[in-house]
Amino acid sequence: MKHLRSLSYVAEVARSGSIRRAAERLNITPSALTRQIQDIEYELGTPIFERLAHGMRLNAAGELLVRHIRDQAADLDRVRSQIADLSGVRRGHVALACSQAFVTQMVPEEVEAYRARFPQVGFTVQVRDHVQAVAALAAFEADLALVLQPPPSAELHPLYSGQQTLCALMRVGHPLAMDTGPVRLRDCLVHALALPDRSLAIRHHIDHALARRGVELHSTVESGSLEFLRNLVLREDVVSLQIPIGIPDDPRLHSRPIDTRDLAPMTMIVAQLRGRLLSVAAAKFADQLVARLNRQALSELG
Amino acid sequence: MKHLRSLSYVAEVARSGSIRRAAERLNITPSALTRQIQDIEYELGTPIFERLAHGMRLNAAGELLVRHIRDQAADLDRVRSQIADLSGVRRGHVALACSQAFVTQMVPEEVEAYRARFPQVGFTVQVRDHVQAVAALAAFEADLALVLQPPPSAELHPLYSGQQTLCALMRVGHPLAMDTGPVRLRDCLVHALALPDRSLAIRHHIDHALARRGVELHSTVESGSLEFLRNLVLREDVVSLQIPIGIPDDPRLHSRPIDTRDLAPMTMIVAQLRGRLLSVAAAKFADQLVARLNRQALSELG
DNA sequence: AGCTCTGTTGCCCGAAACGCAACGGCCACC
DNA sequence: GGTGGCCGTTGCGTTTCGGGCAACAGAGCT
Repeated sequence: MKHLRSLSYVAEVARSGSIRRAAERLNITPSALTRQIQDIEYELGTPIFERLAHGMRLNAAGELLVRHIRDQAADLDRVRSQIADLSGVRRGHVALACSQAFVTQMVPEEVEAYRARFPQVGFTVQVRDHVQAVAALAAFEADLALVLQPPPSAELHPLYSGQQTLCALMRVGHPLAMDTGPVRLRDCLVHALALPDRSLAIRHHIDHALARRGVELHSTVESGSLEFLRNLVLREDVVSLQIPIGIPDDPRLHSRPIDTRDLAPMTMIVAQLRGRLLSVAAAKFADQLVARLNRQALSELG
Repeated sequence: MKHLRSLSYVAEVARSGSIRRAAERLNITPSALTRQIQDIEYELGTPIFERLAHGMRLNAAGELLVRHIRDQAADLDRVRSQIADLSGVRRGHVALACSQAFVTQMVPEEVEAYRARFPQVGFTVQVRDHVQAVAALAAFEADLALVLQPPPSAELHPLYSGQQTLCALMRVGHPLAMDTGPVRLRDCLVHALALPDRSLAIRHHIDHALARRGVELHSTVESGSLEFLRNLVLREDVVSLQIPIGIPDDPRLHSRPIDTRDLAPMTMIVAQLRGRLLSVAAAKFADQLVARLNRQALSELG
């Protein structure tokens, strides 16, 4: 909206750390930008930036102002979304930060289902680890986060919380694929392992559990890409560890849950930033997501 | 602030109910205003006003937008106030809606004390009954309300709540002024009464209590002005009923609490609008007010 | 010293906001 | 059933404001 053009300039200068870089991103000249900043500082009666040799940095007043600007912009989005909803067709945008494990099946399915109902709603899906996901929420870069093992944070407001039991993943034909029930971890460790690396929460969870009982882990292959690990599993008799919700339906793949005596289930949550009102589109998508997870948890019990 | 000029136009048209009246209040021409409204409606992709023969009225989308505009303006005030506070001197403004009983002594005292510490802070004090006070909060015309017998309202967020025992008020020399302890209501009813009229919560409280026990009330003088009643009490041997906090220190006046078996104490609260963040100035004034009331309640117990 | 990065300023232009005057519609009152 | 008053709206001229261009001043680095 037009009226917060000048305020968004402030936010961009704060982001970029310099007038010239911000001006470039905003497609205006540094001179125009400098004047806008000066006008606002004059109106407030106080500077909001420190002028350093290598750029601009927010001072305390600026921090307060920028926070207000971001809040304000997010709230306006929400209002526009509500207004659009009044006219019947839902428009809007949903920004989701999620762990890698969910982009294989769950998120695409849910986005597709949602967009089938509301084609006018756009999506931004970013893959982030659990720490980055919280940061994305706090920076208003994401409306919702869908992550494993959420870090304890007061800014996080859970909309759903559930358990995911880690599964041993192997190809059909692998010795472990003979059975379908739970498998003990020690039975996995005798095979070659293809594990997520330490950039993923799954690995931290595994390492933590093994460290407590002094078991040594020597993985044959490590990767930050779950998709790569699955593709490797299809080609060799290696065993990977992944969460069931991230394992695609593939007749060539077989998975068995790890006995919970060996590995505690991981926590999985849908969350938003505490204190923030979601747009209609984001709120309804969260509803859909939570409904699916509840339905799924129910069917797994039954 | 400049950037919400066009938005404040919308709010003013909503308030005034017509472009021409709003234009006059804003010191611009109707043509300029009409264009601004059209621009905003174009940006939103939907009208926000119904055009009636006798003016403009908000539609549903407009209601949402205007609420956002008011929220946003109030939040900006709060941020400006916080920023001003950073520089040491506190600036800002406090808008208070209070019952008539408090303008005699308490509010002027507190405003004076506050302004002695922070001369740059301005005040707006409006006298409102308990219903109007809540309305003033909801319309963002007041930051704080100080009222008796608050109506139950989900929008009201109490910052302090206490009891005020009604007092019989008479001049020194009046037969009832011989004693200082509690007085029974029936002892008052034998004298000529000068009571608040039904525009004041005190009267509703009295009527309610008397109706329950079938006592008939015949007041000699009624008035909507507590100050007038006090001046009358000074000139005649009449008895008035007022709350102690509203009775000025005057050696010619004598007051005795009504026995609580006859009249339950009235509730008195300091409140803000639920969900709203107060400016620094208003928050600190509320703190001061609450501190005084707590101190006072404590000393009355001791 | 010189080079490069920063923010800032003077001057000019184009777009956006505004004021003035006039137009067309609706309602009430005569 | 005119008719006056109030309403929102529009065409046009004027002013104001945002923006681009080029040049300048200061700080850090080589």
